[in-house]
Amino acid sequence: MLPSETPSESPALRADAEKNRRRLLTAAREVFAEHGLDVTLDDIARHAGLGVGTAYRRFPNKRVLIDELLVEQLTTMRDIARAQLDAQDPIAGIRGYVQEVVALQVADRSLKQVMFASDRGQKRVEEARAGLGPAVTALVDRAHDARLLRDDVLASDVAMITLMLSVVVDFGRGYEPELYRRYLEWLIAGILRDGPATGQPPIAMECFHSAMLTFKMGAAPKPQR
Amino acid sequence: MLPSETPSESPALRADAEKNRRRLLTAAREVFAEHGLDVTLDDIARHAGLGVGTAYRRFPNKRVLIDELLVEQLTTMRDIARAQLDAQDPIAGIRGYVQEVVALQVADRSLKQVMFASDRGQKRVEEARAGLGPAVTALVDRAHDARLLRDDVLASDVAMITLMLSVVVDFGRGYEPELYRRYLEWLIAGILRDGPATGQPPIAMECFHSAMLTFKMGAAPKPQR
DNA sequence: AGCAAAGCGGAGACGCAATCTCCGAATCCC
DNA sequence: GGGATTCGGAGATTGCGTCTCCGCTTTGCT
Repeated sequence: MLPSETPSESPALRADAEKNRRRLLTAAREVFAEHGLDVTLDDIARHAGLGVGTAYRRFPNKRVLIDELLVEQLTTMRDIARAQLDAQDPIAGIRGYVQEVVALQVADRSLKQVMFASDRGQKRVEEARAGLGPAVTALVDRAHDARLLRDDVLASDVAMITLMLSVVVDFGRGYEPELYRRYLEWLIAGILRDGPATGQPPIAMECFHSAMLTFKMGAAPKPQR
Repeated sequence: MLPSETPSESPALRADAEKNRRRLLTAAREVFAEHGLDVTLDDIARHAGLGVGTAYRRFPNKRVLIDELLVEQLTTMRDIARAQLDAQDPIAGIRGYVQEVVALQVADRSLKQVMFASDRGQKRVEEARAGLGPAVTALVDRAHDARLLRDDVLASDVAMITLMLSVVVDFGRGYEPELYRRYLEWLIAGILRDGPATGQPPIAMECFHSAMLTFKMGAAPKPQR
C-alpha cells in the first residue's frame, strides 16, 4: 500500500534487514509525531530498539529517511483536500479540509513542519508538495463558483488559516488540544461573502509561494558573518 | 528615561566604558530586532564595533543583557494596553492594542519571542511580564461591561489572536508586512457579541498560563535520553 | 551442519556552533 | 608620566548532532 513499505531496493534485502528497515520507518513515524522532525537518527534507532549503525546503513542520511515519510504525509493531506470536493456544501468542504488537517497536527507534531518546510527536498517530495496546492485551490474555486466567498478570497487565505491554527495547536498541546476549533470558526466566517469587511487584500499566490521558500517556523536567518 | 540606560552600577564606570556599555545595548536592540533573540553575544559585539571580551566583561552572560531589554519591551506593551483603555470604543481599544503590538513585531523580530518566551528570566523580567496580563484583562473587562463581547470571551482570546497574527507577520516578512491586518479583522469580528457561533470555549486563564510556561515557538521537547 | 556473506551494535571520531576566558596592547585620567 | 582600567579577539571549553568503523552475530545457501 504505502510506497515506502515496498522493498524497492534493487538487491533484495535479507529477511531480518527488511524487517528492521520497516521497524525504523515505523519508529520514525512515531518519534516524528511526538517530537517533530528535529530529532536525531539516534533517537529513532533507539526507539526502534536498534543500533545507530543499522539506521545509517539503511538510510544514507537523515534526510532520506525523512523524505520517505514526507511524501506519505503530503499525499495524505492532498487526499483530504480532494475528498472534501465531494462535500455537499463548498464551505463545509473548506472547513472540513482545514479541520481535518489541523486535527492531524494535534496527534503529529511533524505535520506542521512538513507543510511549511522551507528546505527543499528530493524531487519526490517537491512533487508531492506541488500536488497539495491545486487540491486546495479546487476547493476554493468551487466555493467561488457558488458565490459563497468574498471575491478577494484566495487559496492563500486557506493556507494562512491553517498556519495560524497550527500555532494554536502547538500552544495548547497537552492542555486544550481542541482549542483550534474556536478560532477555526472565526476564521471561516471571515472568508464568507457576508463576513467582516477588510481593507487588507490577501497575499498573492506567487508571493505566497516565495514566502513559503524562506519561512521557517519561529526562526530567523542568522546575521551574515 | 529608560531604566537600562542609567549608569546604575555601584562603582562608576570610566567614561569610555560607559559609552561602550550603551553602544552594546543599542546594538543589541538592533540585532534582536532584525534577527530575534537567537543571536550570539559575538554578533552583538561585532555589530557594536567592539570586541567580544568587552561585551562579556560588561554583561556576565547573554541572559543579563537580554533581560535588560526584555523589561523594556514588556513595559512598552503594557503601556500600549493601558493607553487603549482611553479609546472611546472598547472594541477599538482591543483592536488597537492587538494592532499596535503586532505592528511592532513587523519591525522587531524579538518581540514575539519576548511575549511568548517560556524560559523563566530574572525577577525583574517576571515582574514586567506579570504586568502585561492585567492590562489586557482590563481592556477585555471594559468591553464586557459595555456588553459588546460574546459572554465567553476571555483575555486569553486576545492573547491567542496576538499569537496567531505573530505567525502571519513572520510568514509575510519581506513580502507582505501588512498581511496581518486582514486576519486581524476576521478575528476581532469573532469576539463580538454578534460574531459567529462557536462550540469551542476559550482556554481558561490558569490553563493559558500553564501552557505559556511550556510553549516554545516552533519547537518540541527532545525525547528523554 | 558448515561457512561465507550480510547484517548488527554502539563507542567514538568528526564537525560545527555557542559561550566565555585570558592576557598583551591600547587607552584613559589624575 | 604612569598606574589603573579597558579593549580585542584568539582560542579553550562545552555540547550536540552526524556519521563511520570494525569486531561480533545472524542468515540462508549447499
